[in-house]
Amino acid sequence: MAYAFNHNIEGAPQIGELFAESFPHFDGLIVPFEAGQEVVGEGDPTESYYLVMRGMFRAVKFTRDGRRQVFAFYMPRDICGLEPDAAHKLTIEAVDSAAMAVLPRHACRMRMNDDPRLNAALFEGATRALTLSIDHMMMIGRSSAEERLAWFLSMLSSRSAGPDPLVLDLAMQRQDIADYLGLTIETVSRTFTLFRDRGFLKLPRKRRVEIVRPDSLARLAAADRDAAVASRPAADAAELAVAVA
Amino acid sequence: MAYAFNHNIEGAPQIGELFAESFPHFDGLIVPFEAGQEVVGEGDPTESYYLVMRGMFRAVKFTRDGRRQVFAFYMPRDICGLEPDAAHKLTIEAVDSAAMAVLPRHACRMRMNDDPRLNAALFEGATRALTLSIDHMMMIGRSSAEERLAWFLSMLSSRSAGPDPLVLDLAMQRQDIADYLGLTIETVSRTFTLFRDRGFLKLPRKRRVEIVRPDSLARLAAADRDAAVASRPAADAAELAVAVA
DNA sequence: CGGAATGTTGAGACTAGTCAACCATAGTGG
DNA sequence: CCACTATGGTTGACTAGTCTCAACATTCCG
Repeated sequence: MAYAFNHNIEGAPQIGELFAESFPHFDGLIVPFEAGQEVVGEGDPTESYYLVMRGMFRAVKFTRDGRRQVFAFYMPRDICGLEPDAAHKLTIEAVDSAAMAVLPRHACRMRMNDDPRLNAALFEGATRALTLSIDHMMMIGRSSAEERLAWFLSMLSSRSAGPDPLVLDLAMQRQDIADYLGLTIETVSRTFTLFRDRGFLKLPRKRRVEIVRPDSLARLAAADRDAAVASRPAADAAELAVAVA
Repeated sequence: MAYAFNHNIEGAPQIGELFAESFPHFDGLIVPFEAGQEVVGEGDPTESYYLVMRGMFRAVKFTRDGRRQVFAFYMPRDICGLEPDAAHKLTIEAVDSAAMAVLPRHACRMRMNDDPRLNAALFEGATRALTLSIDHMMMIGRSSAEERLAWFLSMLSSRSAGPDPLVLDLAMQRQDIADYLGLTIETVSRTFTLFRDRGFLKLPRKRRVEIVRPDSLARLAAADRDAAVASRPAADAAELAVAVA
């Protein structure tokens, strides 16, 4: 289950290093952002690609009548701003105190033609974002609230940079989670409470999640996915039964 | 509103021509498929990119317990199979009688390094698929059944290759539509009936849709989208209307 | 013509949404 | 140090929209 966007291919140089090689004053391109600050807004001209250096960003889309969908959360080494049209369709905002490398598109495209590694890295960024959105869409379209939150927490855990992947400090607030999962904050809140009451996790503080039974969450998260998994050895049918119980 | 995936950039050569230039025996790479036939399955090794030449394909993902999500419909000049991992996460199947050009990945990647136009075309394919999935996800996550079907029909109308974009012959069956929109076939069917009763469209046959009031559908379809449109200058609102008309 | 596949309609159940009240926490200023 | 307020989060009661299950209708095709 490839949750991670910033995939690490053995032997391949880090994407940050690639850009640093290609852009002599790379450090000068790094811009800090405050929590809530906008990097680009919907409708802005698409002038740059962005590489997350620190903290967390979100890509959101608003609607006339106030509905909101969070399309993705970006963490260090994720690339964003890969939109083909002249204007952005997504707004990118900092979730917490964070920093981005702002890479002028035109220069990037030129460098891509010269350096196959950079080309491959950007192409991989785009296609990986696409596969991430497959799971995201599957989840939004075909899963219950419980499955969605379990999937979300499993994903965060697997991408966690902290010392213990079972202890999560959520950078985003409930509204962001709800809009990422296609739910309301009330339903997210209720589902957190449900998980706590079942002993799946502890909530010492609002933004702190301690996962107690990662296996239970993982089963719930995978219940609606990974048909291919069924062909794997052993226990899957049994697991499924438990997941629903 | 960029529904079209196979966007036409003025002056740029068609993607098919680009590939024909790069692959001497391009015609030999074209493979026909029967309705329902699988091109690649989930878990298969990712060996090629695919360019739709004729007919329609769908990208689907199944789950253990039978749930199903249609991720995309592909029409002529769309590229698919752009997945970064070694194994496909999506199954690609022909919806009707159709044909694909099967382009070996390795050769493509080599050619991409030599020909910036081919590189740009493939990169554009990936990023455009990404932006399409933005609207798709927004729709699934935040829209009612009516809005979803209206959006779907508007999209089909704008991508229609037939003589009259207001007369649609649906290649896919109700189950495909339902799984694309994250609904059940019953809800899709009921919503079709609702639109017919309201006079939005006629249904002379099950698979034939004649759009009578494209504006009404477009309003429903856009209700949950394009917050920016409201504030952008004139021309865009007009474009919006035309896009669907 | 008969049968299978596909699509429609109806009744009732259930999940998640809505609206409203309440609680917790962190600042702020007297 | 303690109200006071603003923001974010939780809980409850009720509602609405979609799903489920079942019957029926239509279309397709041998």
